[in-house]
Amino acid sequence: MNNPDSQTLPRTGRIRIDNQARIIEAAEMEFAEAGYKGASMVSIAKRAGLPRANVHYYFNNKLELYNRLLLDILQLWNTAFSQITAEDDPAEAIGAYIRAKVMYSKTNPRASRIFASEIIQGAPHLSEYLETDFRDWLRGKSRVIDAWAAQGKIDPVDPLVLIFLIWSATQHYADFSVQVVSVLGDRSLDEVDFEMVATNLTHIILKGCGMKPPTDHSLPRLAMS
Amino acid sequence: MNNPDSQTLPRTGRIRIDNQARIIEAAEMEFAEAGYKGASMVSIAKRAGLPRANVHYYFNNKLELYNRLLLDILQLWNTAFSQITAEDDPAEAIGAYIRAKVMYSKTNPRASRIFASEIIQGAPHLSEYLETDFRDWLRGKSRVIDAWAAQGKIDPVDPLVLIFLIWSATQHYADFSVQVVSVLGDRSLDEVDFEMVATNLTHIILKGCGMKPPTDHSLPRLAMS
DNA sequence: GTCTATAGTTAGATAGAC
DNA sequence: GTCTATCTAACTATAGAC
Repeated sequence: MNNPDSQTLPRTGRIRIDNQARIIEAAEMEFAEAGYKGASMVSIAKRAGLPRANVHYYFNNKLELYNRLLLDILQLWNTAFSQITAEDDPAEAIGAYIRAKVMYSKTNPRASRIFASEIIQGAPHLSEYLETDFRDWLRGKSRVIDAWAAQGKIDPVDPLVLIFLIWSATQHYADFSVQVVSVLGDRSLDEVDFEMVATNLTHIILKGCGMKPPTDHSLPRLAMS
Repeated sequence: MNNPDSQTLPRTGRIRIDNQARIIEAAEMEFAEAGYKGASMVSIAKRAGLPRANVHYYFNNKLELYNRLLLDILQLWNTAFSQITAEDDPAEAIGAYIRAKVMYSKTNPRASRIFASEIIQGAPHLSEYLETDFRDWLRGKSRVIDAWAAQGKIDPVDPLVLIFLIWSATQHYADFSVQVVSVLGDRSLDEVDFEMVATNLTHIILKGCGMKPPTDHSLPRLAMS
């Protein structure tokens, strides 16, 4: 049974990795749909197609599983967005950031919803993160925006309001997608829609902060069925 | 006991109205903090300072109580925002709307969070509303914005993106207030902060859509402690 | 209209056979 | 590593005395 030829992947851990991945995906769906308290381990096990006991075998308890998910989301968030510095051209940097955030909403809607639920419900499992890394990151970016304003490259808008504006407007298409979809006539959002959203948001936000938007007319629009 | 002088308010219903109000307020807190599934009737009763059975006496079950809350929120939403028509000046109308939405976030943060949780979790209790009244309202306002664009009063931005931008950016200060507060150094948002947010958002959004913002320099800013 | 007691259900978690 | 059986706790809801 220890013959290394008997399996392509190492025996020890292959099933483990596989099952853990299934559980994590199932948990992502469940926590996104119900929040932490509302989520049930039974339901996660069902979604993963595994007996409940197996879920407890891989993740000791509900909180551990949830924390693992939050950690994954924060790590993804940290790597997904390029660093912005005062030397960058603001229109380019902010435009790229808006586009990246919109595409994150397209690609990782459940991660966005889990994070949103956690914050809405008072962030009981993220208070440490909010008071440290998050705060530092946000204050650092605020200084960059202030520097741009001091150089006259953008209007002297409050940096926090601008950052929160970009976040909320882009995350909206993940967190509130049900609302968006319902007004479009129940067709789901596709690649073109997200491009369209990114273009329109970039126009409004860049121009609104005194920068030149990439497109000044013939903006694309969402099609309502 | 039927002497009308014995009580200022009518006997029948006074306790009822009083208790119902306490339960509704308690439920608002609980549902905002835990979402529908995560909320517990036990916890609501504790918050209201009443035995659990009394909560069931006034509201037969959890779903009924929740639906009552959603209805209240929608009614408040419908009456809280003035009607906007194509004849209005867009800068004035949109500016007033942004300000009203920001102040709604200040005054009714829990209502906003309950609504947000419901949508994030797939709006299982609001699907009918989303497909009827909500959709009609949004399509009507889209036509107003289109009319303004056709008259050259604003840039031809996608109306849905603009409306969602206003909603998400303003609701952010209710739904994600924990996040905002944490970066400000754990001081809570006051009247001045909300005014500041409204002013900055109005500047960016009006200017971003090609209108003249009320203030073009010396924008106020959030103070970080 | 109030409140105790409790029925009935479901949840989280674990023991132990396989 | 898997899975049945089971324990304990929490929750929704109701019955019935006051």
